Amino acid sequence: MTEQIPRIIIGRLPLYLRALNRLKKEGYNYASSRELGKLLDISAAQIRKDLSHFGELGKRGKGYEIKFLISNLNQILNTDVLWDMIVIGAGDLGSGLARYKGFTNRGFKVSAIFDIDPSKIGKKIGNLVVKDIREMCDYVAEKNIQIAVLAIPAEDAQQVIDDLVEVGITAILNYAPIYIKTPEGVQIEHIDPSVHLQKLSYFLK
Amino acid sequence: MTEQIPRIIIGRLPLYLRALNRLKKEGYNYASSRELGKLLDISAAQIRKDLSHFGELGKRGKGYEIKFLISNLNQILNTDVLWDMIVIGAGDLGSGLARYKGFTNRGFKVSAIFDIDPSKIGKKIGNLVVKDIREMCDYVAEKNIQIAVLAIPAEDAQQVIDDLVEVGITAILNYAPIYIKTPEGVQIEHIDPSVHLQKLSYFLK
DNA sequence: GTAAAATTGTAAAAATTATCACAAATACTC
DNA sequence: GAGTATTTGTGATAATTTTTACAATTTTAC
Repeated sequence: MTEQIPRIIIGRLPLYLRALNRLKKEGYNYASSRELGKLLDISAAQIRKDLSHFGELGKRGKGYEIKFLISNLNQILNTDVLWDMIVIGAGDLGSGLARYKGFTNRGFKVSAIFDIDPSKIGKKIGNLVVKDIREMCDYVAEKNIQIAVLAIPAEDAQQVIDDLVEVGITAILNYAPIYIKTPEGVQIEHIDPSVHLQKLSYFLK
Repeated sequence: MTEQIPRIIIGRLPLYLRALNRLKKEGYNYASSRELGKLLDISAAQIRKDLSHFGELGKRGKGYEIKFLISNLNQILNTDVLWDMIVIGAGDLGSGLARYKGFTNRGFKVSAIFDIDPSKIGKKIGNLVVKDIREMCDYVAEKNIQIAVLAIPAEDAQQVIDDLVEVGITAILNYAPIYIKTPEGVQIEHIDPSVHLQKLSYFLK
């Protein structure tokens, strides 16, 4: 695996994984690229080609053994361990993320949530207590946290990111509706529902 | 505009719009493709090429007049009007979306929220009251709603979508962690935070 | 008013991504 | 156990997307 895998391929692996886990739950043991493709609206050839970057994971004439492929994809994506994350911002979105049950079986766990607002600090959310954002940097450094989820207003995002990167954060999921600069080696993904809606509204009327 | 614009270009337009609105708010009147590109980490040439699909929107030697370009992008994306949307699911995520302040200045408005859980129906969220999901189809048909946001468990998603499409929904923002089939002409966008996190965790360690 | 600087719009080239098509291997049928 | 059907893995090909490079145009400086 010395070759550099294109990001666009990495981006599809979680979708494969999600579909495979569903099939496993439904009791299947094998899945062919054609079946997977149908489930995901992705061509069978593309799935095969994507997976081929990581070795010969399938079985000719039969397909892919689901458990085996899940295990491989989890190793590739580093989700065979549970990553501690912090959430910044305890508004509706941050609170929702902190309570969200869907992370743990995908490899992630919200380990702390921070806010700047004194009226929110100390409040209980699920089984977490909102911490003062001034404790954030120490927490990250001490606990060696690598992933941060940003659920704060756009205007505060860049400063918080700069602080987080300085104390060791290397992966950021950003819900603030703004593009944020990160140094090389720090990965960032953006989620902005309005952006998705605008992609949709283009096709309306 | 008879040519078919690639979806990947449409997907960047909301980002341009977001950046332009920010610049406008900061008091700027003109933006060059180079400046915009720096703000978005997109090459200046790509921005120019993307925009050129919709006419000659810039001014040589000067750049793009921000107000003019914003107005054009809003027309292209159909966000020069306010679209009524419905949210399905009044859990943490659905509630958060219903209360979210960031939609209206992007062209969208949550007009109703539905749930199947009797303990949630009737509850007040922001200035909305959670409606019974059995009223959903009538509501969509009556009010001519075109956009639905899905914030329900994966296992219920396909059925709800099928129902919604039948009564006229043509655009779906799906938060359920599952791929959903929609008939031709019905657009769908997916948001699954775990998928984004897994893209990030690939680069960790 | 002229020259230099800036910036767009866009053909052409390069790079990237997706599909095709088929040999190789395995599974299934009778 | 032979013959047919399936399915992978992958070179070759096709399609799409991005970048390059520059003429055309406008702005700015003096």
